[in-house]
Amino acid sequence: MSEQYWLFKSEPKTWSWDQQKAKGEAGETWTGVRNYLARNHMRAMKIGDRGFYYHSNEGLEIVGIVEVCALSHPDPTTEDPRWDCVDIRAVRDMPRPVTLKAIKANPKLSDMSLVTSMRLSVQPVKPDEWAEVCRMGELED
DNA sequence: GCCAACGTTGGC
DNA sequence: GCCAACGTTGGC
Repeated sequence: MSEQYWLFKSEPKTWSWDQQKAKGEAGETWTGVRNYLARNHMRAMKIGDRGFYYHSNEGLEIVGIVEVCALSHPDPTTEDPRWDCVDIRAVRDMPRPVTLKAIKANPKLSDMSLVTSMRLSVQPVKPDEWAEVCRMGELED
């Protein structure tokens, strides 16, 4: 399996995990990304790809798992044709949120984008990183 | 609230 | 096409 994993960042003040969960199965369009690398990651996503949901600025922890439920399409919040977005829906809570601090303290995760490319809002996650973070979050997969 | 990092913009 | 200026992000 060459399943790809991702990480989505959001400031809870702007769009929190609770708001995301409230959207249920319908999910939410992940608008507002204005960064080419992040956009390219979204273009590479497939339906059913899973990702971590990370709270930046406040919380600073991975709080849940999401799943891609619509392929990349033009971002409705801008006229600029360069920007695309996907839709994601909440799948489940992280039983025990994994903090940035814990991630930084784990040598196995020292290459994670969250550590090396802190400001990138949509990031790829390697399968072994995914497994490790799930383990830390006490998430049985 | 500060400030460092870094991506984007725009003048040349 | 370069690069300086600027704006934004995000940890602390």
